[in-house]
Amino acid sequence: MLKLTLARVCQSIDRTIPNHDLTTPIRMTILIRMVRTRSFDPTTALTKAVELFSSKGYSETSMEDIVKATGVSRYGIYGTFGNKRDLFEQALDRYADSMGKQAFLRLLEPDASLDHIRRIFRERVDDMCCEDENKGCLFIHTAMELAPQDDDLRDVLQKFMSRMSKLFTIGLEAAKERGEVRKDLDVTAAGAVLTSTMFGLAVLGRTGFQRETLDGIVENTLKAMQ
Amino acid sequence: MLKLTLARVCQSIDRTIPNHDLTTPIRMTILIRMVRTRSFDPTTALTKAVELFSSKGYSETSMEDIVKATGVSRYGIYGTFGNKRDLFEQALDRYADSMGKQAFLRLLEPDASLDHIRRIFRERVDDMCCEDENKGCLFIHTAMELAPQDDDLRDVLQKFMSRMSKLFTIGLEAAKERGEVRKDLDVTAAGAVLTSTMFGLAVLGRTGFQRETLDGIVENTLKAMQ
DNA sequence: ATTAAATCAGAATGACTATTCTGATTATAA
DNA sequence: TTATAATCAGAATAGTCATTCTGATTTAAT
Repeated sequence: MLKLTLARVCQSIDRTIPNHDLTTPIRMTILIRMVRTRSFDPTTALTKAVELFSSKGYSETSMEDIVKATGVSRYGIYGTFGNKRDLFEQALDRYADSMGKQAFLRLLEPDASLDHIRRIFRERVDDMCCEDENKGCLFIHTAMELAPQDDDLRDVLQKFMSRMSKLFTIGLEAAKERGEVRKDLDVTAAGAVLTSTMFGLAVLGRTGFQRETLDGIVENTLKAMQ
Repeated sequence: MLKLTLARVCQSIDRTIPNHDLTTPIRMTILIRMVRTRSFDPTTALTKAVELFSSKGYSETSMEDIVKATGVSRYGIYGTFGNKRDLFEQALDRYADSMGKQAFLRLLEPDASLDHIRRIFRERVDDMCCEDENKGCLFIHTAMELAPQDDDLRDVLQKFMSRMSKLFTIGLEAAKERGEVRKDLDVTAAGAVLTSTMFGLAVLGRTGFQRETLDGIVENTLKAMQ
């Protein structure tokens, strides 16, 4: 991905025509040549950024933190990901993507059952409990810190959450066909309930409630659908 | 409330014994006399602070914001409430207190019913929907921004949430006696479920979901208990 | 080997923030 | 009325942060 910055263009002009005062027009031939490949892996750097943002949120995570954690220079971070807001958006995308792939997309499989849903919650609870490290949910950080001011991010977030509801609904529909859920359950409404529960759990986890408490909430929410 | 600051003591010394270099002991008579009453109302100032913190969270709310919104000088804010962290704690106390008085304590009344619970949720949804202004939940801001680092605030928050669960449980017990809730409902577990739902709703509201969506989640959560 | 641009570490910049300080103003007990 | 300390507006201070800039280093096509 070619990247020209004004600073670099000026640097080139300075080198080519020293002391140019920009009062006369310049004709330049721009030679583009691949010279050096990137020496760090943007994928692993983004993973680190996701971890940091998830744990501390947007404003408490400094670019300095990210530079230190990734081992990539400021120059590399800004050049690859843009500014902090842009980096955050990419981190959010990655977060949603990996969560979807790891967990939610399983609900699309034809043999999806209530146990699939249970397992998704269990994994998320593992990711959210603050017993040892301080983990957190990037969605909630986004909702609390950025969504009200940043229309684009809010739309992204809404889409993710709606998709989550829909996937829960599909999973519940499958569970209903297997007879694991009562016949008259409104699966659309129940999908939304599960989505809301997911975020409620994350808030409780962040407040230091133990895994057993969160598991109990999941179990009782699911039981109410049987 | 008498308040002596080191700065003010030095100021007094300077006035009494100018150019004192503090190498010789000082004997001072301190005369305490009520001279001027506070010219602003700490209660209304704290209310403003609660609004600001609820809407923008801790780190996005600057002391400057608070000075502007309250119309009280920096001196007054710091003198009355201490530093930002202290002010926040007092705001949190106030928030919890008013929420408890306005809503949750009704569940202790002997005629508490499912409709009481429904009404509490409705009021909270009103407070959380970001349709017009950007409102928010101070509990969640605390959980996300401060709880992992600040043990005291985390304990305060845990206590509030536990109390909320307990009050829901008491309300559900009463509703059960009235036959509004199924006999085999585990009211303790259900109290925790409702607490988690409360925070889930706040996150969805912050993400811009409409009131109807949130109301639907409440309705379906309650229906599952009937 | 040469060379030009990509990359790096870290300095520089500019903006913001919490908190303290200051000199002037104000309200009230004496 | 007078004296005094509380209060005020705003300056000063010290720290942090996002972002840009810089001079040196590194890389790979020529």
